[in-house]
Amino acid sequence: MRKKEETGSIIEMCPVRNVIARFGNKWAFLTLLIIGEQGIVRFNELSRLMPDVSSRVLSSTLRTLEADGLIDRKVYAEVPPKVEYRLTEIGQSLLPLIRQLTEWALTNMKHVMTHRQEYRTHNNPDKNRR
Amino acid sequence: MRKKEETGSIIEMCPVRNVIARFGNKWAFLTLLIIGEQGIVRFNELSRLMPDVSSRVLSSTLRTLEADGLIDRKVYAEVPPKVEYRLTEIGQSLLPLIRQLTEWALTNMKHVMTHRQEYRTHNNPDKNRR
DNA sequence: CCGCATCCCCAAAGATACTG
DNA sequence: CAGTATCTTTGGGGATGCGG
Repeated sequence: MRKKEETGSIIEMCPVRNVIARFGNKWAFLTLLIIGEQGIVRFNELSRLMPDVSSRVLSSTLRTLEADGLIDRKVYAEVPPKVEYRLTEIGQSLLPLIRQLTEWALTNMKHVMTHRQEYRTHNNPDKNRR
Repeated sequence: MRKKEETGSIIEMCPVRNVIARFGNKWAFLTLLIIGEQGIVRFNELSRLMPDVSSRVLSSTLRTLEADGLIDRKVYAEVPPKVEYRLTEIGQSLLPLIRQLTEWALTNMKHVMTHRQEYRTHNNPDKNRR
């Protein structure tokens, strides 16, 4: 993972790509962060904490994170049903990095927003509109 | 950004969400990382370093990063055309974090992959297949 | 009532071809 | 060389429904 060597591609030998790609998942980071903050969370609790994520997407995000071994899912055979989510050890180890990212965002957010705005106005807004 | 307070939602007051969402962009991190490693890169160089990204997607990723002020795009009025990409200062400030993420990935990748595999076999593969 | 699953839509990713 | 134009595919996201 140094420079371009051998094949000319950093990527193919780089399993990192897979993990990074996993966080291409729009809500993965935020989900991990929130579970990390809360310690133990239930599904609807999470859902309330992340209002702009539909339960369907939240569910699939959680499933992916569980599959990757980053979170633990504990189901209680009760009525009404109860499912708890918490970070695994490996998930915990990722938490500091996410926190740093969050801090970076807090620090640089304004600048990014401003720059984005300028960029919009300098270039044709019609082409760069969302 | 502590626990659930006031509104019950961490997010609405959390600009972090916006930045994170920006990196929901599948290739943003890797692109930043590679540009950071290389220092100054030209488009096709990047394209060669990231073979599984189409030029269309690469182009739009670069544009987004430029709009956010994370990379600088320098165009030379030459024939053949020449465009150079490099990190801005704010982009540089993000680089250490991405490197840490990369290291984390290198360390934990195998475990994640293994866990993912087990998860697949334990649950119905037909339902969890990509 | 909780934790999803199913249906459907749309934006973003991907492949391919083609220009200034 | 550095992209854009065009078309197809994938997956995020809302609405709704359903089993436990």
